[in-house]
Amino acid sequence: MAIGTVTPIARKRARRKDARPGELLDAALDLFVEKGFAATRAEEVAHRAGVSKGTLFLYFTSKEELFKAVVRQNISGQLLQWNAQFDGFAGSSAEMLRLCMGEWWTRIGATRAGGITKLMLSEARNFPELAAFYQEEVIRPGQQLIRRILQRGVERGEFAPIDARYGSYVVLAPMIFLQMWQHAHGAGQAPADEFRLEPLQYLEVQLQTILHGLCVNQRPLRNARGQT
Amino acid sequence: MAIGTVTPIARKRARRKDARPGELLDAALDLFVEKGFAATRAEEVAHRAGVSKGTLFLYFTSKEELFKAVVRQNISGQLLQWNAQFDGFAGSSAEMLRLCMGEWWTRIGATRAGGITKLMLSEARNFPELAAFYQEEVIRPGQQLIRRILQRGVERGEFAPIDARYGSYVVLAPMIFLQMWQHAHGAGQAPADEFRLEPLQYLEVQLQTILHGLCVNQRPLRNARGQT
DNA sequence: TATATTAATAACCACTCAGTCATTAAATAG
DNA sequence: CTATTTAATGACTGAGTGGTTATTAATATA
Repeated sequence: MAIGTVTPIARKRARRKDARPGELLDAALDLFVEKGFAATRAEEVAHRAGVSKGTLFLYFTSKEELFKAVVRQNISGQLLQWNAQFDGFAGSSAEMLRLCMGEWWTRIGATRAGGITKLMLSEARNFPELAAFYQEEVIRPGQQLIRRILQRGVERGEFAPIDARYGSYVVLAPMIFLQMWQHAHGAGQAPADEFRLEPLQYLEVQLQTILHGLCVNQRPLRNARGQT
Repeated sequence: MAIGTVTPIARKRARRKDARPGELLDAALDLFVEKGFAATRAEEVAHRAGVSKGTLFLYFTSKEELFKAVVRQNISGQLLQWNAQFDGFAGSSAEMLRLCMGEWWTRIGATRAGGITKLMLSEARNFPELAAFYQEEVIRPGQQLIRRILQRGVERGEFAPIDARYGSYVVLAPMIFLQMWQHAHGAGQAPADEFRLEPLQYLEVQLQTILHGLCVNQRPLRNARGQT
């Protein structure tokens, strides 16, 4: 309040039209992943991006539009890279499956964008339009890749025949569960040590079981897999 | 508004102290599963139960307490029955695992209460107290049961040794994923046929893979499972 | 019928939050 | 230096929402 208390270091009301949208999307991604769509307050997004709430609505017409922009920016390109890796793969199908899960984890699961999977499943009912978009854009290609690997394994005699419709979920379910589990526990309170997962160890155990099963005795010769 | 417009059929302000809590819990379960915890309004629960909002808070001190009561009524008891079924079980551990998954589905997964699993994973971060309650009340006993079955199988030589910490997730993950998937798609819009799951077929494929794995060739003799 | 008890209500309170708009000031042009 | 443009602001609105309480009326009792 004294005369001359100016802070020339951090200027207020800086005008940076070009940088604002990106910074707002960045802040919004963090908060949406952390708290979900409904629980994220527009003012908090703005504050984290260093602007006022009014500025947020200057660049995005509504909270829903902000959310769509976040999804578009962060999800679309990732799957393409992931998918392209397998076009010329020469190893065994078991190795292919391992690579699939490992690369998915490092490229998507472990990044900030990974939380969007949980967000979409959690709030799909409230945003059916976004849910449909996500399913087309993300889930379907991912499932397609897994189906390709399984089919390749069966054709090469490495895998036993498996139900075409439900087989892909054998791989999908553990991966999506990991995303849910990781992002279900807030950063604020650490979950009980008992429930904490080390992603790579978790994925390793899942992969080994998917490949070889729990049972010691050999696979029954009759086809016990539920083919229809 | 005319004189004498009495409706003696449905009495207003009926005093039914005994029936109210159950009816409120019933309405709350439906709405929590349908819309989530945060999005469910106390007044809507009351209205569906045929009382005013004030009456709701006459029987439950807060929305959170209402939710806890819903969980206790619909899940905790079921888990005990579920768990108790295995005390004198005499069959193979593979059959035990099948029974475990099947009974879990019919007792919990397929009931209205099944949606609570998805609700908790979705909103755990925003309601840490409820998350802790649910983890103690539901997740821990469920995981305990699965661990018991796996340990029994290993001790009897039916299952290969498996990581004690991560092994239970091999069974847990597909079951919880099924809950998420089922309840992610709103009743309003049917999901694409491609993504619809027939629960029993899904569980059958998962179980077969968990038991026997994908691979045709026999389990490697070295211990390939990630034990530490 | 008169009185006491208490289940049930509806108005009310304190508070949250998406979205608006008149005002302010940073940049730029003349 | 002055005028113009427009990026940025923050007070404000209006629609909610969890929870409270004074009042009402259904039932029991005598």
